[in-house]
Amino acid sequence: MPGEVRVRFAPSPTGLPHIGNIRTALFNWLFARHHGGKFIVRVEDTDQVRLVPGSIEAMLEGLRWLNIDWNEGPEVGGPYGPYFQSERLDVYQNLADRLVSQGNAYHCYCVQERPDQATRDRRASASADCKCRHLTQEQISKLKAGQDSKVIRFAMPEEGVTKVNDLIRGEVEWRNETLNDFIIMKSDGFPTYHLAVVADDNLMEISHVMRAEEWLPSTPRHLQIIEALGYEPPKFAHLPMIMGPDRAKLSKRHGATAIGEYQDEGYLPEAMCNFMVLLGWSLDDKTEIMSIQTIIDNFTLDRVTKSAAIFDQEKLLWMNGMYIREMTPDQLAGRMMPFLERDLPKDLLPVDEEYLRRIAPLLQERIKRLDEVAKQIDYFFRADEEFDTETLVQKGMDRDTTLSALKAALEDLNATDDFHHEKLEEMLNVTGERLSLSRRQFFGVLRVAATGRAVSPPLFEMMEVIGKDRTVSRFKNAVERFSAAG
RNA sequence: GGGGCGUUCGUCUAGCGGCCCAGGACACCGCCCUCUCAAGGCGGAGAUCAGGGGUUCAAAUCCCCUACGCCCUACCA
Repeated sequence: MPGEVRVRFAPSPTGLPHIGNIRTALFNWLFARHHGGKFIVRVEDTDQVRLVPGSIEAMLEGLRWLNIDWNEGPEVGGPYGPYFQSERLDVYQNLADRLVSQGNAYHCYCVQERPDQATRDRRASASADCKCRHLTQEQISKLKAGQDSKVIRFAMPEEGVTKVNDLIRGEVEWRNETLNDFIIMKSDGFPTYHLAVVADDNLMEISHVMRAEEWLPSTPRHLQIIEALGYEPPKFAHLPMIMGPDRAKLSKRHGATAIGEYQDEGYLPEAMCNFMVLLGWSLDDKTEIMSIQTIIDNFTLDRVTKSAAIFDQEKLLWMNGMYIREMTPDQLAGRMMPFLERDLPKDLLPVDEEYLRRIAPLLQERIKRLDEVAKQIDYFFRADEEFDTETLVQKGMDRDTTLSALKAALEDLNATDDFHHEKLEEMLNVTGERLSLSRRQFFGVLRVAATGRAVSPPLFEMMEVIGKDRTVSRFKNAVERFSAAG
């Protein structure tokens, strides 16, 4: 189907998937969905040395969590497979041989160390390193006999320019003389990225190559291979990079960077997508919270930024809070459950779903991450028997007034069976006034008695949820312990 | 050293020649609401649009130069 949009996300299994990788995947996916095209995942496992077991699983898990689905790739297969480059070695070998026979590539017999920065700085010209390009037939035969390890280099044109019309950056061009003869086949029989990416993008009929900006400098190499092979070049779009707060490329030392950490910390996938898309793309001059459908509908490359963005964890947190508040209490309860099962003391499990649904609204506007729930929710399940009873005494009160306040409240609570929060408030308000205590003082005492804490959700709504039995027994306990302590 | 990309409030961004002595959002500060904490509402502070030259009646927006940042310059992707 000519003209069909086919984009790919091509991760290398060299570590845990981080925000940068995933953001690239997101943009590709959004682009595909916007155009009704295909989103393909292809695993670029051509570096056997850096391969980290489990990274692909983590990557796919991250995509699944964010609801980024792929039309072709690992697990789902597809007509252009295999989607692992390590299973396509013959393809690259044939192409490399073809390039050699065409004169676009040559065997190199040099033994070279990886040049460090100082070496690179001293280097006079890009292709001064290797002389094998101009070897005679005779020299080649001799070297071949004496050596089994060799690589294949691409023979870059020594003059002319290579241009690309990047969909985000516009016309960019390089003088070919500034580009060196890079390696396309390694001595272990695996291709380098440059050959493999060009081969597969062509074979898989990729229409748009959308990748991070760090790839822009190698685009002329890819274009040269494409030309040598007689391929039709895809469109290119180089996405802005994501940096840490210190403006350096995002890495582990910036704290949480792996997508899985965000899942574990209780970020919502919807919030995560919304936030990540705003790193380099915007809808207009004001809209920030958007449904994924709205994003898909409006996702065009002309709204992608050119400059790198710094990952701002504070804003992500804010956005996550917004998403939490937008949920219905039932949805929230459902989302909280796995975190409670993970973090709550085992003797509090299993959590009653119905009870949790009644608790959820009280926590909803007080948390920004799902993993905060376990720390805040314990007093809904059991009384804190250890709290310091001195915290019962509010500002401007003494032990006597505190004790009588407690006793009066206990009496009230004992006497009623109507635990609707409006009724409780009405009743205790009267009692507080009778005792000449401000609401702040009186309710402050009651809060500590009910929860053992100075901070909690609204008092009466909480009592309603906790219920009469638990509330009354906590007040009894508070009275006893406070009296004893005195 | 060479090559490339980028540069609007601390941060994410809007802006594609006049609507901008620059708009929104996060964070920050203040006020309001209020039983605590939040949430919410209102308001404030914060950007000589990196700097300098042009072009134009008019420039954050177009052109040139400089500075700075970042990326590439690996048998890593």
